Amino acid sequence: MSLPAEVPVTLLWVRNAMRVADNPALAQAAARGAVVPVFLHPESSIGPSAADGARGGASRVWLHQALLDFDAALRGLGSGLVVRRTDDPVGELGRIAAACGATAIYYDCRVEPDARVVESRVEQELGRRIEVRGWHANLLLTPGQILNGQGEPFRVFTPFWKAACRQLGVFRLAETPTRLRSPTGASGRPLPGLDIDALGLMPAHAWPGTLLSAWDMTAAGAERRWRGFASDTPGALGNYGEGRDIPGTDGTSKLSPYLHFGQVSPRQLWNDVLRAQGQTHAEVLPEGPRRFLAELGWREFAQQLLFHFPHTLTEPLNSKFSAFPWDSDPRLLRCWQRGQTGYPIVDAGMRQLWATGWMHNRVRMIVGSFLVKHLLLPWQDGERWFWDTLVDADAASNTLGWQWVAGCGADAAPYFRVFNPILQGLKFDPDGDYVRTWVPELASVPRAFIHAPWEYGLFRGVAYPEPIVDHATARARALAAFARIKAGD
DNA sequence: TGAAATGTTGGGGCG
DNA sequence: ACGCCCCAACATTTC
Repeated sequence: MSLPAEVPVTLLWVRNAMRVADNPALAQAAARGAVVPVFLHPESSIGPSAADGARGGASRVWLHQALLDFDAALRGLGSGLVVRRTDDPVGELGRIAAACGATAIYYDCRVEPDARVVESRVEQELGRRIEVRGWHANLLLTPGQILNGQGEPFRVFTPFWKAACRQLGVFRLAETPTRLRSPTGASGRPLPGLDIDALGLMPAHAWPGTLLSAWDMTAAGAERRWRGFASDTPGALGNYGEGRDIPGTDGTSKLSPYLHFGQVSPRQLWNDVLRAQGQTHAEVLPEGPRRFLAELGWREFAQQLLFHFPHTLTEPLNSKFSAFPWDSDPRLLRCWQRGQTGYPIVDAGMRQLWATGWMHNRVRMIVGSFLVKHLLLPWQDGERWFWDTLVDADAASNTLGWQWVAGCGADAAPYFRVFNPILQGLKFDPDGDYVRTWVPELASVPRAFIHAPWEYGLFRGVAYPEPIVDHATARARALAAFARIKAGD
């Protein structure tokens, strides 16, 4: 009488791909045999965005919900998450692999510098004994896949994206497993782990409640959101070319946090868009869908830039900016953070961010320009605030965005481009709907004055601050400061 | 994925 | 009727 043959066990190291569909590491692990999904959280996870597994406050709230949701999905398939807390992920993975008899570790890759260090240590230290494989599950492109004629990474978006689109057709997605086997036999004992609640991701005060009521942080929420965005007719996707710039309307997909946590696959979105248009390549799509896919392209661009230039997480890509004479005024920074600058479109954005963990992209550019050009505060100050308050906080995208607006990054805004918060308001929020939603004390200010309420007369009972800087003065000061280090000097 | 300053043009008011 | 001026409206250049 022979013992039943034990199936090979794969440790699924879950990092940022929290979905069942189109998850290559999960699909390959399921096809190989039994699967033990593991999530490791650092002991101290509120740190710089470089640290592996570090998160800002809003991200931690989302992570908590995403973990609960993904764990439930995995348990439904037959093998739930093993959650551990550790500052030694390499050793911990080795111990878990030994305990469950795993002969392979499959995971989803990340591009943050510290995360890559951990991944390569896993390869080096555990890869000799067991199979270690990673997939860039949350990207359309593998970093390094798109290089220019000289074999260098692109530093300008348009040629990067043209080259990428030439390579990208319809994706073959990973299989969705219908069932996960748990280890059996001697190695089948359940592994000890923590409750997700024990990770302490939810802060005790009231703020996370406002985030929770603004979002459905589950994979099903992502799917609902995507269906609403993509399939309504005429619909936000079809009108994305113009609609995406109007912050007072629901014209964007709002999928960024789901994409960051891998609750939805960018390849799935890509395929859905192509299929709905009956096309196989992005170049031939109509304006709206094409622009939407180009926004996925900016994600890719950010990820490959951080991959190739890891120091840009904290340092400007253009080293001339290392010597930039940034100001440092905690009072001004605080006015900006709290939405008390006296410029309605800026304050609306900053308050939307605080209340919902998200800010419309057009407004991100406006508030970013305001911080670095009107206030002359370092882009890293803005980067840090966004890191802590955005539910979609992503080290690569955040770095790209802030260096872009400061003019020191790849394909950056030229130094002389200074957004005028009044004109931007008039142009993209002409009726003031967005401002009135997030700055309720301006609700009674007439349309004509909504973006310059000081001209209306704040004495008429409007409790709203005077502008903390004068636009014309601040613009001239920024031009003078930036002109000194502009490219070529 | 600007804005402001400067330059040019053409229509209309008016002597 | 004509020329002059004013100034939108648009184009170009500059920051």
